[in-house]
Amino acid sequence: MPVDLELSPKQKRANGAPCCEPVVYPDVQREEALRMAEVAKALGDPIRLQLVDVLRKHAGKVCVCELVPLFDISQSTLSHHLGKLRAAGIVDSERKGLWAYYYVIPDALKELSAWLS
Amino acid sequence: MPVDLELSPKQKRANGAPCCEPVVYPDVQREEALRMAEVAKALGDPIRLQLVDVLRKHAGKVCVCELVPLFDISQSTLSHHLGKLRAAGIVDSERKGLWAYYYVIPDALKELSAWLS
DNA sequence: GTATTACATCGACAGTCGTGAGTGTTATTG
DNA sequence: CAATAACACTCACGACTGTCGATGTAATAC
Repeated sequence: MPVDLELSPKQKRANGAPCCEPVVYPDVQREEALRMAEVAKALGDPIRLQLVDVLRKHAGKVCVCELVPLFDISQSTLSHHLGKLRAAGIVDSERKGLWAYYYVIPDALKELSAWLS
Repeated sequence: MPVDLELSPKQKRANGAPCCEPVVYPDVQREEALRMAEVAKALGDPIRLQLVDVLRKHAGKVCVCELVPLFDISQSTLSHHLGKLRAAGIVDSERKGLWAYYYVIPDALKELSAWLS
């Protein structure tokens, strides 16, 4: 489990001395982290993750009424999840008469995906 | 923005008729979705995302006291974030005397990364 | 021994989350 | 017109979140 540790032997710092100066910094800057964390947070619910999975493979071809029976939640809760995904910029929707068709916005997951790999 | 929609013209269902049967199902199963959502949720905070970014590139070489000044949060809050990452199975730590060294568990992000790409 | 460092944990706080029942809005059917 | 479908929105609920200060614990320095 542990990873190779090549540590310079450390010593407790003197009384009142400032703590060890940071020698490394994140490559990912704050704004970038904010954007990616927002996407990750939206994917941080199993139902929303499965919703994105369905929508990615059947973009614009599934109405909300077909999504409801896939999950053991009420229609209003599903609508809430779709709203969260839209607020995160992951999906958008189109109305056709009574029905609403959602689809994953192209490249919405691109930045996070690239960072993860 | 909208995606190509090739929809068979739908009709409102008759009174009392069951709603449209779902024709598609998520490829990602429930347990898989639970695991990936847990990882995504842990990455759903900008500070934790930057923490993982640092740890991925300097595994086992940075003690917690070097991480604290990188972020504008208290030491206890940083410890809390590291605990969350560990609970999600993303990182683990090793104690060396007074210091604690965290590292990203190999392949911890693999499943989510593969699904995203 | 005592003092101090590094880090984790506890307690508390306001804020957000996922959830469902109920309601509202709009479009279609009859 | 009235009735009903599909969907979004409002309200309320308990549960969880990120945050900090304070405290606890273990190791090092003196």
